[in-house]
Amino acid sequence: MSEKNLAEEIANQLRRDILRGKLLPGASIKERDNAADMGVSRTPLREAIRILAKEGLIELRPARSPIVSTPSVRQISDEVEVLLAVEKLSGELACARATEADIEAIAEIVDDMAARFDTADPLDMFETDMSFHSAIAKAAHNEPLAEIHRTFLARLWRARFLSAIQSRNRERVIDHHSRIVEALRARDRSAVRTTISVHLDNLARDILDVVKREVAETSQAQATGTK
Amino acid sequence: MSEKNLAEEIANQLRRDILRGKLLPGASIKERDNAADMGVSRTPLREAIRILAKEGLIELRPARSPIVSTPSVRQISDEVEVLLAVEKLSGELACARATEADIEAIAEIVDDMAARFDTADPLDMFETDMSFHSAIAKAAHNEPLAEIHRTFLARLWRARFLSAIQSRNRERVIDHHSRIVEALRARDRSAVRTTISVHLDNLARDILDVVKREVAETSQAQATGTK
DNA sequence: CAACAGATTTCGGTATACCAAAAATCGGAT
DNA sequence: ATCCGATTTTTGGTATACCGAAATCTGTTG
Repeated sequence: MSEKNLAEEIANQLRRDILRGKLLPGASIKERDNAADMGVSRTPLREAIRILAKEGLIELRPARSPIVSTPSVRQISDEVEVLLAVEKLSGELACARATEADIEAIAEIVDDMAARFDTADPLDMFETDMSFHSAIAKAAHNEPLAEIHRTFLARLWRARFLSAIQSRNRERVIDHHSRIVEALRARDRSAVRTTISVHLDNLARDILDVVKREVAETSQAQATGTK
Repeated sequence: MSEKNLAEEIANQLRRDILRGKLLPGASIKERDNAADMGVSRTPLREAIRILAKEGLIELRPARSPIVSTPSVRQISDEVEVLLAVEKLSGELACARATEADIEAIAEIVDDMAARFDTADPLDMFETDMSFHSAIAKAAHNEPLAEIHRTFLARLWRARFLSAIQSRNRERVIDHHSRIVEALRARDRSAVRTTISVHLDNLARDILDVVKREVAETSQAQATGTK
């Protein structure tokens, strides 16, 4: 990876641990302990924590250890709403600004995904899916917008992952992706907006289903445990 | 102000200095010097710098002093594009979610602005204008979205300010604001989107005009100075 | 046994000290 | 006088030390 400063490297490490589920929501990140574990001092670790806090992956609490965010259904729903809007806008902008190479790169991702349809394991498939969406954000050629996209993709990573590995709508996903690429090739703004909307509305529903179920299970487990 | 931790307080102070033009674009923020000036140590100042960097007001350079951002026209144009989309979305969401109190608060701001039309000084007027837009973002009841709105409002603060104090379109602004409130009261999504679009498209044009002019003047001044 | 108060520990906030890399400066050689 | 290189200085990055507030533990008391 080879980042320039320690803090970012630590942030990357922690981010991965959070996204991969190694650090579960609610886990506390103590400055001293984690710094000792990773063999660095508190200063850069502290900085890394702030970075992730700004990204929304960690929650800062006054006079308490920071914890891995435990987003409510409402929060996730809000975040999905933003992500959806960002991707729609990206798609529209991409119609006007994407280079041919940009679009070909996107198309290639879809082809790749389709080709590996039955062989690929869910995690591979998932990462390819993510890269498809990132590629669209990139093709809009608006850096601040792409930055927002990255942030919200990260915040929703876990939820999307949980959703992706269990919903078996892979055909539908590939079909949607193909339609989006088609619309991009035609540089048809309204078609892009529509196809992306359809795709993401489905995604939003799946994500919220999974999250709601998880919340229900958690509170049930707590109830049994308490009793 | 009374914030909880020093770093945020420092960040607020620096942010004000930047937005008010006390620290001009390109000015360097040295950790040691500024820390000494403000009577604090480097640690919290450093943290404050990172906060402002994430907000886009300061640029971090590897192995160099951070400097106050000197956004290119392109960057500003990209940011305006994002702000525009965020406000449109906020307006639409507000139609569905704003409480009556939210809408009344917005309407009050417009009335206030209209009442002080000829007396108020430009800076007051400007801040009222900003609060109008913030109120809409708030009325959408989507915290992550509001956060983005705050960030981009801050990034564009200086440019908007420069634009506001010289363009004498106050009547037009108040008219636009009134129409937006009207649409919100009717909870008419498409009307809100349209009215906000019209308003912000004008704003975007004004801002870009001012920025382009500033860039032109700067490079001209440099040319004369160099000779 | 419960409850409260004081002692102790834990932990984040802040200050300071040290280091390495990069920039600027200055002196000598051409 | 100029250009190149060594040295000094500047500056951000990192480590560590200290502090105070808050949480937790504990012993005593009603």
